[in-house]
Amino acid sequence: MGFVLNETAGQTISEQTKKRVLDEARRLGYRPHTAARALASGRSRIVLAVLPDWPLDFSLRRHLEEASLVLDEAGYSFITYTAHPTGQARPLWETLAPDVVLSVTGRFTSEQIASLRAAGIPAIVPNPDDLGAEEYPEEGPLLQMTHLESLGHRRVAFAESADSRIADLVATRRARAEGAAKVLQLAPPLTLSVSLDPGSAESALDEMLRRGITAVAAYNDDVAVALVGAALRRRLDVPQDLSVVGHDDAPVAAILEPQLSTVRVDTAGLGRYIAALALSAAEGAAAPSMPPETRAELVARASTGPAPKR
Amino acid sequence: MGFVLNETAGQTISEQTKKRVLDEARRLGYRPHTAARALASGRSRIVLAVLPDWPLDFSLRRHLEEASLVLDEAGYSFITYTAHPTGQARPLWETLAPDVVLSVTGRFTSEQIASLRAAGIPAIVPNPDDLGAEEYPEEGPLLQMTHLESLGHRRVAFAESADSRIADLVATRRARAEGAAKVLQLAPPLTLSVSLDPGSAESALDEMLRRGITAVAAYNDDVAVALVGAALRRRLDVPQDLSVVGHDDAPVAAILEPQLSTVRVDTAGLGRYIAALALSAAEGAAAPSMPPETRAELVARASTGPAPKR
DNA sequence: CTGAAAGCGCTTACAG
DNA sequence: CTGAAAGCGCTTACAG
Repeated sequence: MGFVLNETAGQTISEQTKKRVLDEARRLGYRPHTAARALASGRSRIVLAVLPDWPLDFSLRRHLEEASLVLDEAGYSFITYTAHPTGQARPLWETLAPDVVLSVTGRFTSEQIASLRAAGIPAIVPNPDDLGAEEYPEEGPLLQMTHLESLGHRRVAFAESADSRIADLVATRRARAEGAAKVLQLAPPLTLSVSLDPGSAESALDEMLRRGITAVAAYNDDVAVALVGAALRRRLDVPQDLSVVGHDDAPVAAILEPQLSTVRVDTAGLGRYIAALALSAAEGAAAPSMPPETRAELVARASTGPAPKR
Repeated sequence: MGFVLNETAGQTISEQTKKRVLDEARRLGYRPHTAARALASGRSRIVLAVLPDWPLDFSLRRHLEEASLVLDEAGYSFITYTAHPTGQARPLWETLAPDVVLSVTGRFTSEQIASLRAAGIPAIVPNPDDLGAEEYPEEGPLLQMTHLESLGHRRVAFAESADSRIADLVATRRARAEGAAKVLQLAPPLTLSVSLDPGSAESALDEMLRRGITAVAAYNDDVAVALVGAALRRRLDVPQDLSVVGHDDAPVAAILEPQLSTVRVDTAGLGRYIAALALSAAEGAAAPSMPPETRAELVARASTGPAPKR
């Protein structure tokens, strides 16, 4: 019965018996009992995706949900989980015993890794024992800088988010922006921090103007919106007085006045890649490498323009 | 051993034995096996919260995560799940066998209820058998309309989102807006639909101007931002020529120029309420009623002002 | 108060 | 090819 219902490979069962089992199962409305299966087989067939504790780009969320279709097809449940650093709660991997735990950001803290190991999780992605694991390239800042440079800007700034939850990612993008400036032979970008408090964007703006900055690359669209808002409150013209380029292509970017130039990330590709990573780990196969199409792309709109003549 | 480790009530066990069990468990690094427990007890100790297929207010998400702390304390795993209507995937409740499935929006489709019943879910919240279940009051539109009326506006519009995923909620808010207009003795609000395409907001704007509308209540902040952007592109002054009030108090609302008047929802209170609902259902207790503090509140900023004199 | 044991619903060798 | 059975790690009556 088990062999028929699970279509177990390498079994010899007559067509007739097979049909009899299937018919009876249907007649009785048979539904497998997940817990019993997990107990007997030692595998929960659960993949747990750990999301970061900050507002994940909504389109990535949607594409992760699409990814869950792929895993469902393969018989796995794809569960997402937000790790809250303040949380006293036991992480979900302790109680669910997933076969795979995967970090969507591509990194775990050392505390998380210790906890995952203590819980006996069979597969951790990225594998902490494999230091050469591929990281997301974060090409956005290079695209931003190249765009600004091509418009003639020479003195540019990089506006960070002050949100401490994303300090890691902010630092990565800032480093990429600095690297890009060097390659493009621009002055090292002035780094400024912007919080959601409007006064914060205004003081960042004032600092930029004092330093003769003509264009700014923002960590994300929220920061970019804050800077555009501050500039408008100062009666400046965007992009004539200051060019602003965001990152993420959030819905607000196409809506704002002026419409925001930004970087669009291929979240569909990323979602598929994450599904492939999860599946390979679940089956114990080697991790696929990131497809080249998973690329960021610059979307030029109205918030960036030529550098002012001097 | 089981009685000691589970602190089972109504058992008589000597302190000495208790200590011996606890010490040994610690020494061996004992960890309960979730699947075995679920199989033997018939309860999975999982609460599954079903989220809507649209961008949930981030602050509500955070508060739901806080809610999971409460449930964790009580020994439950709180798992969130986004139901995608297009999904071919089996819903998570079929494979996880949760003790409780709870809809964060307060409603299930009839297909979902059928599926939940077929899967034998012991507790469904809101209970489909109890038609009197309390609904979220959705007072935002009343607050918006009252605010606009108090500023002297008499001809107002309600701007919907064109996103079909939220058609239900949009319809509810529109009905509330119409009800509020009647109470306030305003003309029935002109209803307009706005999509994320900027041209859409512009034609909605033109229609409003043709009809002599002086103020608009938006379904949410995204729609409000689109309308403000369109107005600025038309060289109109907000709020002098048109007052715009949003809904949700999204981060962008405080950042935009002009800063957006909007409705703030007590997501922390909602999160706590949902946790209480889940817990009461898990324990088979009666559902608590919604606390009166779970109120929406109007945040008046710069995008609304007095109606133009005529 | 304590220990021995049946049973939850599966998976999977094993005997025929 | 098919059937009978051990065992996964718990919970929970039951006997002592």
